[in-house]
Amino acid sequence: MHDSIPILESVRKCLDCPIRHRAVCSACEPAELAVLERIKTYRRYAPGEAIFWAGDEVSFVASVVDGHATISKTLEDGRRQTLGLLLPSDFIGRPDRATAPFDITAHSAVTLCCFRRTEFRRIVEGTPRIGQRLLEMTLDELDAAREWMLLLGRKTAREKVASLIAIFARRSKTIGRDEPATGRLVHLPMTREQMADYLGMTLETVSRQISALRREGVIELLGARTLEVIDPRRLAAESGDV
Amino acid sequence: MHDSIPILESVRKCLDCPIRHRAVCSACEPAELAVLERIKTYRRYAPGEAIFWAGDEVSFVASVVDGHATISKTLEDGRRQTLGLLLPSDFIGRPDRATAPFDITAHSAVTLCCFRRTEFRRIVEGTPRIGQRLLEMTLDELDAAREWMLLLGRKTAREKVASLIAIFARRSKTIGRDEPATGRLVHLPMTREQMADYLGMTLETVSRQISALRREGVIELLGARTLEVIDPRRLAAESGDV
DNA sequence: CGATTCCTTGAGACAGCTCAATTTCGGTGG
DNA sequence: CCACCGAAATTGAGCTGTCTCAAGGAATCG
Repeated sequence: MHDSIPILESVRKCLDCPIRHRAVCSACEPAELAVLERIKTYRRYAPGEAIFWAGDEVSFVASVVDGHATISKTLEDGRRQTLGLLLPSDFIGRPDRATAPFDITAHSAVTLCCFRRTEFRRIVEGTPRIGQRLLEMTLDELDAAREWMLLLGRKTAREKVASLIAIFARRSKTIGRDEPATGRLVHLPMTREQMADYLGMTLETVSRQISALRREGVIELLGARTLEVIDPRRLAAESGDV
Repeated sequence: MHDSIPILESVRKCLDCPIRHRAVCSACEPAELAVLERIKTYRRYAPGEAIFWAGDEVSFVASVVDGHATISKTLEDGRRQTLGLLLPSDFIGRPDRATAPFDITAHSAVTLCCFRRTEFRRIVEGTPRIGQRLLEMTLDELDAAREWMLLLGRKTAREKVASLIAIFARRSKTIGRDEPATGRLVHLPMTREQMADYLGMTLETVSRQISALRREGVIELLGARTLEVIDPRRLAAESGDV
């Protein structure tokens, strides 16, 4: 929300980059990385800061290096829908479009690895690997968006909340950095309001559903933002997925 | 729903193809088209027939040449959500995935221009234009899916129905093939149930909202599947979009 | 022109929303 | 380290938009 100009950080070596193996550049060979390394710039955003607003002219595309952000859109009267999460290695922007279709907001402190849009487009033309990787990532995003459409259009409040908890549980299981292999401890990386925006419901209903899942012994709360999955099978059943 | 094997039609010249300028092959040069022409096959599907089911192994990718189809997913208990429409020139399938994530159903009689998946992938690698066009189309689809997420998650029944009518109205205005430039006559290309599946609501509520818009003088019904937009400005306002 | 599918309308139920009041959490400074 | 403060979360009560169940009417197609 501040008007601060993003700070340019000292540029990091691509070969040491934490998103080296998952980002749009992951299929590049060392020589190709060298090209990117020469022209990339870093930008940093504070938590809550807008990366850009729907309708803005955007001169760059970027990979999320660190932190997380959200894609969202808001109706006139303030109803907001989160349309996607942006985690490290995710790609922001379209090489072929100058106008942002949605709001992008830093959610934690965010670092982006940026390329001038027109320049990036030229590089993609000369480096098919990048285009292929971007296509693959975009197709994954599209599948994920459609999966979410099913949740938004057809799932009940209970199923929505259970689905989201199951997703966080799965993520913390596969990544499991902080927790020492407890396996079932799940950190909720958003407020109830942010969950509501993502699930297409109100924060009160999210809270009530979490409380109900606790009361019924499916989960246990350890503070408002940490929980333990007591009955994973039941949680999966409550999520409504096959 | 039949088990009929899709019929192979006589192969048409790419240069005469009705989707020549919009499909995934639209950026190809004559020499590149010749390669596609040699290996493409046509498949036809009857209205209501499944093109494939979620989870199916799919050996081909395809462009819709004629007719329309829908992408959808259904929960265990039968709740169905339509995730997208497939109109002529739209692309079906992923070069890099053998399993279908969603159901694809022919809605009218459908003709597909098909390529063996692995073969298509090889061609894309040698013909960057195709990959670039596919990326562009996929990014458009992703934007459209996200726009629809806003509708599913946050719009009221009234806004959903008005939005859909507005979309059909816009489409019939720009294409305007059948109607002789009446401008405001809109044909609804789906049943109330199909609209409900697309909008994430019940067919009864769709019907009630259409009746309400008629009663309030926003539209006029000429049969159940044709309507006239009496007050376009009001319709736009009711759709909730900016 | 008969049959089937599609559409409309009504009445009642209920899931999720709104408004409002506490309570708890988590970070910060004394 | 504790007390304090603002933000976040919980919970309640009542309302309302949408769904469910049901019946009748209209359109469409062989």
